[in-house]
Amino acid sequence: MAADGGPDSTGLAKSYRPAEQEPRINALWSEAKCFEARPQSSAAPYCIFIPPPNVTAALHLGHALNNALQDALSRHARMKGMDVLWMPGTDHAGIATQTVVERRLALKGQRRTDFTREAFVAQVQAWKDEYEATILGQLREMGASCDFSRTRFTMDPVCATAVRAAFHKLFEDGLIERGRRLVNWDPASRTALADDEVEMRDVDGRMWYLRYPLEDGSGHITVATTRPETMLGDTAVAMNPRDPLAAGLRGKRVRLPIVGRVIPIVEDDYVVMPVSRGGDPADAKAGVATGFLKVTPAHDPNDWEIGRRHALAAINVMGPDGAISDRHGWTDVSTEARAFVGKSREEARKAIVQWFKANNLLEDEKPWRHAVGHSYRSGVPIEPWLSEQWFVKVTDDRLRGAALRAMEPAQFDGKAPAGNAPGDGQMKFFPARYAKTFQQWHENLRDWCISRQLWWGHRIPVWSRVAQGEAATIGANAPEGGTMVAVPSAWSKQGASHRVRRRDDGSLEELLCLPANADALAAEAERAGFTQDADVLDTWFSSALWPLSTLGWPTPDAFPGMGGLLERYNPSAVLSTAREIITLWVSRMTMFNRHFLGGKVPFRHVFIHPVIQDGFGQRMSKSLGNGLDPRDVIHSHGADALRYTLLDMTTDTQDLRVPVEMIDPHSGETFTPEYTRAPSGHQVAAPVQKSPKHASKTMVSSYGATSGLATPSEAQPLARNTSSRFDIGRNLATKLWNATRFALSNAPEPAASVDPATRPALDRWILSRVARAVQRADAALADYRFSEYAAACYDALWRDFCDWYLEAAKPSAKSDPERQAVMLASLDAIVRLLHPVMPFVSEALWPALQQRRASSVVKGLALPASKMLAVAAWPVAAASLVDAGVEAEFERVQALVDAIRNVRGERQVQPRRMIRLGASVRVQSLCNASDGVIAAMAGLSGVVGIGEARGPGSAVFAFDGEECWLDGLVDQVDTTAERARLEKVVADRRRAAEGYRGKLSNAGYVAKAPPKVVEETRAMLASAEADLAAAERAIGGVAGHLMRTMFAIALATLCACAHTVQKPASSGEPVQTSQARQPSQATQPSAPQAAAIVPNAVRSSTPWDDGGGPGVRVRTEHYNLHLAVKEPAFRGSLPGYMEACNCNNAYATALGPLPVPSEPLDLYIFPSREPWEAWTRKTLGKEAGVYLALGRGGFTSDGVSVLYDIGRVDTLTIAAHEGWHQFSQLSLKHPLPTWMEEGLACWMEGTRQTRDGSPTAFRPWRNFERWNELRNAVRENRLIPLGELLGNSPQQCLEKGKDRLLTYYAECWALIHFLNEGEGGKYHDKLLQLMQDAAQGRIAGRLIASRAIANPVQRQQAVKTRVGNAVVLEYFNPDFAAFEDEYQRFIEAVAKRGAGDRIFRGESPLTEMSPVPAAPAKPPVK
RNA sequence: GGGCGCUUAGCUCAGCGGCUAGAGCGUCGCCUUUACACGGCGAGGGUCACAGGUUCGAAUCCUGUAGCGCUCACCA
Repeated sequence: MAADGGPDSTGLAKSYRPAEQEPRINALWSEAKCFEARPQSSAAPYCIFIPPPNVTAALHLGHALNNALQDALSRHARMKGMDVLWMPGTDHAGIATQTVVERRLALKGQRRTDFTREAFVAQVQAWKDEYEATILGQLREMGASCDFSRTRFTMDPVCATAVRAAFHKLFEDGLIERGRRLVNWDPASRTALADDEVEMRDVDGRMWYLRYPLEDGSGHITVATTRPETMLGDTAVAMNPRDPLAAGLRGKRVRLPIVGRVIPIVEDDYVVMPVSRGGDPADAKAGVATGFLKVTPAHDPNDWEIGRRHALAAINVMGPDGAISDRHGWTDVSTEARAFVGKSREEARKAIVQWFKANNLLEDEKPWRHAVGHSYRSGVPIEPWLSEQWFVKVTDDRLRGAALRAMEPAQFDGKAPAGNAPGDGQMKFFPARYAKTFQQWHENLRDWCISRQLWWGHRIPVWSRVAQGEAATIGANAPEGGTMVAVPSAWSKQGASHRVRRRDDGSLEELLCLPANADALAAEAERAGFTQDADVLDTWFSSALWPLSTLGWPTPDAFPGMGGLLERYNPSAVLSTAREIITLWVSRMTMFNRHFLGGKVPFRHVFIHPVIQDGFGQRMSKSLGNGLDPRDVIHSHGADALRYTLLDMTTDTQDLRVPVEMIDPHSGETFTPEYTRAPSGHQVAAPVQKSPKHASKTMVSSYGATSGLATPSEAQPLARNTSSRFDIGRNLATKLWNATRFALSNAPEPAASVDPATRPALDRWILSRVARAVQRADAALADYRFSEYAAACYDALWRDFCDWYLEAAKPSAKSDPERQAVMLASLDAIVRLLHPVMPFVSEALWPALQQRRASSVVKGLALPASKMLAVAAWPVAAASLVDAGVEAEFERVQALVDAIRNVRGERQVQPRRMIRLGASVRVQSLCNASDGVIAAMAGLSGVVGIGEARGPGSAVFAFDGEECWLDGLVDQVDTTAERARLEKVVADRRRAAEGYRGKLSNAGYVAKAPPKVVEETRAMLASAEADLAAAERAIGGVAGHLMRTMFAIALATLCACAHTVQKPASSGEPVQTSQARQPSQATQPSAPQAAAIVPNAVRSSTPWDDGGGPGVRVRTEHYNLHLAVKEPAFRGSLPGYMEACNCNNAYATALGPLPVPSEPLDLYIFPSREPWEAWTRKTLGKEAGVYLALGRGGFTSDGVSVLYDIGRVDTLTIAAHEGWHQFSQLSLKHPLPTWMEEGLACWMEGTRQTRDGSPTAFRPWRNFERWNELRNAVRENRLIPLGELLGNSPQQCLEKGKDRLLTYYAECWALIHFLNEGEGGKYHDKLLQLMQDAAQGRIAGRLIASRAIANPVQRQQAVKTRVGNAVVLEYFNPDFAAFEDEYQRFIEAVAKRGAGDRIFRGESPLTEMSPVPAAPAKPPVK
């Protein structure tokens, strides 16, 4: 065998190939005879009668669906230990089959009548044999577990016996009658049709207005008609008695043109009045009606009724071919009318219209669209034709009433008919709504015409002759109307029903209806001058007997092996059928079964399956070429895939769509064809399609071939249809195959016995899931929810067993025999569960699985050994296996794994990379309890405490309201991605929490909703809030780094500033251009100085520096940073920017060209995202980590403000501009943290002047003293190293700072520490929330940061446009008091420790910056 | 015209008073890890046709509108 296809150590090939297995397995089943019913067994019987497919053609996808469903039910029942009889068979389909055979003859130029009846029937028989074989073969291919040994055909001797017996009994019971009535006549097939064999089609016809002269010559009346040719048979004109004209015409008569017949004007409510005379304008008919209706009882069902009401004659003017004829009841043929005799319907119509025109009697003519009945076989318009036919009086209460009484009372619409007879109320519909259809159909029922003028079918078992002897005597008193009168005679003594009746022409007819097996009697009758009726029975007559005939009724003992079947298998369990069948077949089976079997219903349940349509919602049909051949699907996907997919689609909807695709014969590729519109208006695949692979090659679509628009050839072959819908089934079969292979290779020696109670949670979990799957499957099948059953199988196998159990058990299975036993037992149960829908693959795997696990027992899961899966027992799981506790626990495990995988996925961590989880004690214990499952599934190398040290690239996530982290995800730190991920989580959780809060804040909800629901909501809220808090803390962790970095920056900036301002400090003026050209080493802080500010910080040798702010390179504990504090006013490229600097800025020009960093940095800090974002992308080929902007909204600043503005999660802008005060007042209403205000103020003042060279209200050196202090602090090394502060409490920081250094810095750090880790966490959260809200547009942070928005009107507008309904004030107010309180407490706490009143007195330097100079208050530094 | 049903993610469909509206396929990203690429992990994607109403709460119930499908009836 090929390396990739051969069996491995498990003995199973590497992949499942349906074509290799299916025939083999079919043979296996067949040899074992495992689908044969066991009538002698003690098992409970379960029976399904297949709706016998017509032998007209091969099975289509609809059949495949129905049979897949029945097979699933049958196999399920069989595995549950029932004695199953799924009765297969085919239907002779009288007219349909005869028509196809006749059509074939027609191709050879032959007609039915060229043969004797026997010879023709033989030809049909040959066709039937061929298709019956095809159909049965298809059933086997699909894996249908029918009892093929009992296959029936509706015309075989057994069924024929039943037909004869049934007819005889109905005849005997007076439920069959013969009469001359108007029937649906197919002039092409020359047979009567039942109502349901007629299909209505809209036709563009014309409405002609014919004048009929009044007999007395006083004028004429006008009738409207679409069928002028029938006027030859008119026997009256009708008008509505309420017609204003009625009084004047009452009693008058009309002389019928052409014919000259004088006919009455009758009055009948049926007649629609024209709108002009009081007709209903809404009635379309009233719009065209004249108020006078020609009445032709012999050629219109409604006229027939009018005729009956008014005792009118019915004059039949046509023959069986639809041509005008004087030989079928028309006697008063005038000379003028003679000219029309012999003309076809169509010719006669033209001629008559022409005649009326010529005689000036055609008043008008209009186009008129209306529905016309057509024969569903020959397609020609149906002629309502008066003829003598056989009828079953289905309207008799013994039939119709019995059918209605069979309905389950609860499903009856209205008051259910009372009934206590056997079988009453025992039939139930699934889905329930079809009960209504069933019921309504019966309410409009008409007697059922059962005679067909065909040769193919059951010949009517009635012999007749002109009445003789005693029949004639008795018949002499027979009533008009054809009622049959019993004749006691020698014939009746021999079992015949002997009747006599008066025919319409008055003659007496003597009839003998012979029972089954009365050939001798028939011969005798024929010798006595009786002849058998030439007609055959409607196919449905024999179909209606299906549940009886297949079981040998009425004489099961007369047939070998059929004794006792009837009692055992009727009623059957369920009839599964299509919607269109419900009205006729279900009803007729019910009527007959109940009538012949003492009230027994034929089936307890009726399941109506959906109709499969193509992707456009059109019925699949041969002529549209949009059908799918089940054989093609079996070929491409396998029988199991076909079956599974069909079941999966079977929801309780009415229709389901299967988009049809095509297979390119050139490449084998599946593709969606080009569509076009057929003349009928249907969407069809264009006749010729281009190969998707080779544009030059073409193919013919099914539609192209059937419509004749394209002819397949070698160069342009016919393309097969397919649908990728079936992939799902194929994939599942493959999954099952591979899962089994894997399980077998991992379970070499399963323990002989396992008590689940002693097993770890993982094993108890899968057993619990399996037990639930069994329950779910059983419940679904019990209600015919096939899709639900399919889903139960899918979830059990794929989701639970493969995705979780196998993956989790991988590392341990081989060394744990008990686990192996559990694994194999679970799989065994799942394989059994799948068998009814995927019989082949499951059976194919069975021997290997059985061999390995047969002797192994898992307590509570009954899986008795069996040689063959088809007859193996359905799994039985003890209730004790269902363990809600272990499932809940495992759900937590799954949730944690999902959370970790989510991080891995988002961060694109390689699957192989093992990572470390840091978690709380609680989560750690979950991991430990999971028996290594979490580690295995999430790829963990270890689990440690949350407080353990971790690397810079770690990611934090929230689980169960707790914070966890993952370390070792990546080699390169990417804070941006991490923040982005966390922001998403936070947004999601916050949305959820807000939703719950909204609910709970609704008083009505809390008061009126069920307490349980409210409780659930509370729990959900708590959980969401906990997750939110954890995620936010996680962001805090990230933010903490940011904050630290920011402060490093702030410090470095200040440091740089101190240098920058050194000269101005001495001279009072900015440096001059000439001096600034060369970077002055003297202005650079020394490395030790920088290091003193930020541990490991190295100031760049060539600082980016300009008037907008200093640049500095800082290496911190985590980051390699380059800070460039730039003005957003410059929107050009970096060189351009430098150019601008060179031109405009004294400092910048002094520094020379701006160097592009030679090594990648982790953090670039810019004043605003653009244009720097673009710059970093261009220069560095990526978006550099964090854009932390220290800058202002605009250059012409005239004040200082600070505002967090996270334009994106990765951009933190600290904007400074004059809008702050207003913003502060408007929204924040709290003082800016002192450190920030001061720091920014210092920075601003130290760096921002001279940009435009113009003196502004801004006074550059206002805070010079402060800068001087800083500078001195740096110089004198009095600055506290941040490293020293890290890890210290705020108090400690302050302690240290009090004596040693500028309290300012201590305070900064203390605050940061407080914010990040101390009790100020909430405060921190508030700040973060503020940032995030701004980032997500919930507040107009960004907008407000600009000066223009300080204008209330514009701000409002901006708020509207940018943040929708968020209103800045309202948004913050609810919680802001707490915010302020927090801050206040902090201030106090720090103040108490004597950190110095200057810093905490709440005075803002901003006040000094108002346009009106005020004396700066500068308390001395302690 | 009567009856039944449908309209939810790009597609096919679940859900049918209360989880943040789900699945499969398709899409995007990562992964050929010793069961499975007919695979694994992750992501993105929805004003539940529209408009009213009932309800604490509506995709879900009611009414109406529009579109679609099936079915029965309709030969003035």
